[in-house]
Amino acid sequence: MARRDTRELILSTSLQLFNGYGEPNVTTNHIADEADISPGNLYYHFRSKDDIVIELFKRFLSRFQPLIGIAEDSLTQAEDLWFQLHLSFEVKGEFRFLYRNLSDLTGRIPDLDRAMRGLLARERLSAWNSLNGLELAGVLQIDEVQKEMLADSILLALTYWIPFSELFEPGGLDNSDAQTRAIARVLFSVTPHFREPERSQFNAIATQYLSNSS
Amino acid sequence: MARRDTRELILSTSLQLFNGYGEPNVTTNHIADEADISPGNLYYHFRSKDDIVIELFKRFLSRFQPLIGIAEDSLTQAEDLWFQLHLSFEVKGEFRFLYRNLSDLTGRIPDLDRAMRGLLARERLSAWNSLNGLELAGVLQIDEVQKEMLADSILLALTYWIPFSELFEPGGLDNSDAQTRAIARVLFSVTPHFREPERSQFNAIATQYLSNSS
DNA sequence: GTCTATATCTAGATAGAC
DNA sequence: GTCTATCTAGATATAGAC
Repeated sequence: MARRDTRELILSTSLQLFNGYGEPNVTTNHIADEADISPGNLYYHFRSKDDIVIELFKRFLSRFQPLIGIAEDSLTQAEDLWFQLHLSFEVKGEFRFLYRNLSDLTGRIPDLDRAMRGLLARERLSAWNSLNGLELAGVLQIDEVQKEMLADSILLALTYWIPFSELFEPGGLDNSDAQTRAIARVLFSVTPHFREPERSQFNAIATQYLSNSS
Repeated sequence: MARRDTRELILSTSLQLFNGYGEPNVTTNHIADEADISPGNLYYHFRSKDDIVIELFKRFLSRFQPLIGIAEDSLTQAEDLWFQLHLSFEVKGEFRFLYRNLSDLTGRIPDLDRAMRGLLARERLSAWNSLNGLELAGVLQIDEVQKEMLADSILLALTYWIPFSELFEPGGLDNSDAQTRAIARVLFSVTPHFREPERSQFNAIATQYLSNSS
């Protein structure tokens, strides 16, 4: 098999196993076994298990990064925000093992720690930009202190809703209803700060999405 | 040393190390070493490492459980809610290793999984009861769907704010300013649903707490 | 109750033949 | 590039003397 193919096979197999069983519970032998290659071969393509994790994180970054860049030109449309959140959850779901063991992975792998801190900072900025855009558009009424805190709350939700949901339902946000509800909860944390009539409009839209899904 | 003393020493040493380095990174040998006893002695007092975790969880439960019971008789006073949240964060902080590796611990230890699920369910009910009390008192204006979602959001925050804060500042909520801000963010997710004048009053109180701390 | 010594197992990782 | 065989380290846990 070509060099590149086996490498890709190892990566996709690892991702699947990590997501399914949690990264700490998946050994390099499991990966090799599942990919139908030898343990030695795996270590021909990757220096270490952490190397696989890092490469998967890079793949995640290249998919996720574009999604939080667009927020700069303020998203004032409810549908746009909804759509952006939906894409974000989708991509994070594909790499959910990263969020399930966030503390341990960053504690163990310095490179990942730096990269993840940077990502979280940019994601927070993206959330703040969205709030700011809504404020400038006159839709959002909120003081500076609360805007900062709301940005933190949103970041917390975006970071931990996947493992949180997995505590209750196995598979977590694979269930697309659960995902829709997760997004709705994020949006409903913002709409109370809207002035009328946008508040009611926005709530109505969110409620409609909700009823369509369940 | 008396049987009971050594057992307690193992528990307190374990708790300290688990909180400091994360449970997966602390071995039974580390614990024995730090407690100045032999590894064999540790296993005289505990069947397994998981047994230590379970016992620590029981201690946590006995401290935490009373805090979420009192919410039944509706807490309509801002100061009461603030105080209750403060106590909750305090106790969780003392056992923060449980929340740092929640998924892995529950995935590995069935007894803990059951107990933690039950606890989360009761904690959510407690949050819901508080919201309901505020609604019955006429302070909170919110529809049923949003009330359910808000309860979920609060539970998420109460569950993950400790590991979340540790991502940014080592020690996390040991820093009491960070803890105060975390509580403020939870409260600020509720106050937007208040009617006036309670909304302004409540926000003013929270803002005052904030400025006193930082 | 506590120790030392050790068994057992499993993980990540390497060596060298093909 | 891939395999088989193996090394090494470190973790949980046990045995048996004191």
